[in-house]
Amino acid sequence: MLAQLALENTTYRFDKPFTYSVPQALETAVRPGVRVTVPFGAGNRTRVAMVLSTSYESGAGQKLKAIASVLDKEPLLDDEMLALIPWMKSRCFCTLYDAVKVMIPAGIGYKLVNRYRMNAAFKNYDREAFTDTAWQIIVALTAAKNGLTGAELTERLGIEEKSSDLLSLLENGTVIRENAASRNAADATTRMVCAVPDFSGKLTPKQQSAFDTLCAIGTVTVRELSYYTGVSVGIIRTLADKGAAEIFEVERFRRPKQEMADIRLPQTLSAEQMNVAKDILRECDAAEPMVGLLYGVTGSGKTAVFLHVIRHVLTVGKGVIVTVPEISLTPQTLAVFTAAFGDTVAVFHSGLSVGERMDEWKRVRTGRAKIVVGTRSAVFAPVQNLGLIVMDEEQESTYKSESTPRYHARDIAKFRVNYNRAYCLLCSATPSVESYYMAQSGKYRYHALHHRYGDAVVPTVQLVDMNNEDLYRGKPMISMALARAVSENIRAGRQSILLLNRRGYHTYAVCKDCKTVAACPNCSISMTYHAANNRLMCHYCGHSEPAYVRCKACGGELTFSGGGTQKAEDQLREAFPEARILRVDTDTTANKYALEKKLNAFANGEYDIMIGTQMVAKGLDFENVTLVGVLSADQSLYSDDYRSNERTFDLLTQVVGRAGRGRYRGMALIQTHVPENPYLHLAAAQDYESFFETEIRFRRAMLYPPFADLLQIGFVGEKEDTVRAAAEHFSALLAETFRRDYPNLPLRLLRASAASVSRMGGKYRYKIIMKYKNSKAFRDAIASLLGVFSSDKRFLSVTAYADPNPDAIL
DNA sequence: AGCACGCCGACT
DNA sequence: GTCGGCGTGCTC
Repeated sequence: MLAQLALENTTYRFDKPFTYSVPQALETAVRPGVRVTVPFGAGNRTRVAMVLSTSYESGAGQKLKAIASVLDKEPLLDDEMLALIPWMKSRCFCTLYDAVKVMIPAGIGYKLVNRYRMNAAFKNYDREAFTDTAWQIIVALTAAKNGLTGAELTERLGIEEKSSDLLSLLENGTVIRENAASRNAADATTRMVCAVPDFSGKLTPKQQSAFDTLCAIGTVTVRELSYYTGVSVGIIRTLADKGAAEIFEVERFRRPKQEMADIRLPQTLSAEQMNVAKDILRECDAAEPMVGLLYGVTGSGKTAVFLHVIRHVLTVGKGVIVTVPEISLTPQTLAVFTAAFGDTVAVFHSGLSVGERMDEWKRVRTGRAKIVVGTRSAVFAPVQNLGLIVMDEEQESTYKSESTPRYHARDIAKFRVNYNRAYCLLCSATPSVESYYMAQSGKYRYHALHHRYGDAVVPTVQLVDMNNEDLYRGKPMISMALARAVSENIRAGRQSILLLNRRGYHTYAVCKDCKTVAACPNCSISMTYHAANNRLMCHYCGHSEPAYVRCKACGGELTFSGGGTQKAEDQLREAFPEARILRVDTDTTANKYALEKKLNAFANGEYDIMIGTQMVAKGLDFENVTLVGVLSADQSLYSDDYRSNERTFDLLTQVVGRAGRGRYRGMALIQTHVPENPYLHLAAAQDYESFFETEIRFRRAMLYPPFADLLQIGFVGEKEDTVRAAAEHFSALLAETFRRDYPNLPLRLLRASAASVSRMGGKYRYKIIMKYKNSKAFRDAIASLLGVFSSDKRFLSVTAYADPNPDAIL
């Protein structure tokens, strides 16, 4: 019997299924989906691997090694997930095991630990024959009857596993190294720790390893991280002191049951909702896999519709996955589902401890839970007999993973829906241009809710021209109009939400007279001004030109704008000293519980104004909010990304939709320096269809998605020259390879250029962007080029990765 | 990424 | 004549 395996810790270059023979004694235990340990490489070091498939050929003729042990009693992955593994490798340019990792809960992981013990045959206790350190090791290991792990050696004697003394003892057979898989314990305490991802200071190797693990798992309890990484709690505290991590106290996550009381489920469906729900149900019942797009204006009650659909799918005995963007996975959201479906709901999110995650995963795998609610990675939930995947706010960028494996949850959902002949329902008030295009061209089923639920009316929206408007008491970021509206609202006892835009680092050039923004002649993307070299640069194609001061269209004077969001907040506080102001953003709310508390306080009327970044724009539902103000729409509009129009429209539509969800009519004010911009008017009018028509023309003309696929090749390294050289070399390699070997593949190669945040955490980043048509031939070509590149000795210090349809072009 | 194989310099 | 430097290539 033979087994094909995905090995852990391979690099992309030599990753592929490896074939091992299965010893007779393990033949019943080795099944697809279980993990095993195998000897690998010249040194036969033990590695964990996932069994992808088994076969009954004699391995004669091949020099195969044998599987050493089996780690799981039951398969962790079923045929569907096993089929998804190579699919992801080919599309996401990751290793097979990278795909495995994202499918199984972190806590179920084994890690391999080295254990050292004395050779039983060792007799030569001659102090003189050894160095001091070697002698220390001998003494310690002789005393410990079960030997010591590498971490224990380091802890007790300060001896690193790589120390030459230890290595020579191993070499001459005095000390024996064993390699065993040890299960990660999952016992929870209440002190949680999470990483500060963009931390860039110096860390010791131990701190670094703890930090890396932390970045990979998200949030864990302090004790678990300590166990997981073999690092003491003290080191984790140091990590927090250095600002690389945050430790916070958390009431243990309660299953949402307890909060059911104050949840009002959407009551009866309106006629419109009912019709849409019925149509979707009919499609769900078809035996064909399908994707549906549910478009519904803000406040139209999409949730009520998909709850209805879910209920139906459950009654026919099928399982359901509901994904929500990170920002809207609040206990409130969860409570809605628990209230509706009780114990059959399992929750997947980063606030769970490793143990809880594993428990929830098992509940799903065994079929005890039939619905999964969670963020991006919940699309991998081992739901049995999957019938429906609902993606709420499908346009959200959090559905795209920006670290390996770089998958988009929507693509995974489509794979699963095809495999299971199930239904995928994408929901949004502002669908992604790609999805809406698919719906228009008949590839997705289209469903629309045009009316707000109940009596609620779409708010009135007013654009405030910051060029002409009087400013409030000399505060350059607050117009008279906004100040007046806020004060009146406070006086009327109502609440306001103000949106600050955070992307301050991006500076663009805009003409004072005609309001034209300096854009790239090749890409029609606004260029970023770099003070360092006084040039305007396009981060798509690398085009760059000296910064000019006169507008190319009308000769007017250019101003350079952007930034200043901190100032905006200060001005607000000065402008409304009497108001009770709540600030909500990712910095001030490190964890979901703090956020929840704040939102509850706001809902209870303890504040007049809530100010915040994107977070305040999405998904919140407060009856008493009747005014929404956007301090400046401009940064988002002119961010250097082909999706900036879409993002702006989405953001503004969503935030405007926060106003007037209760009995009172809502109102929104959007401040801008470019009131002529068509996208602002479309957002103000909440006119998605017209927005789409405008945007799709731009996408078609410029060959952006959905008319082409984008692939980014990123390069990261310590030395800027080398990184740039690597990017340029790869770029040349690409051009040459495609000209020679694939002359028929459509491809537009844009020049290598520095990333817009070219220096992050002391590393330099460059990237190449390609517009192409996705195909197996193309992906294979890229994969082989990545292989060629990574074996180039000149660029050993540079890591290259491919990112399909990157969210932001950073 | 490891690890061995292999082919050149400075040591007993 | 041997120990050991790290360049090159493979990993079932």
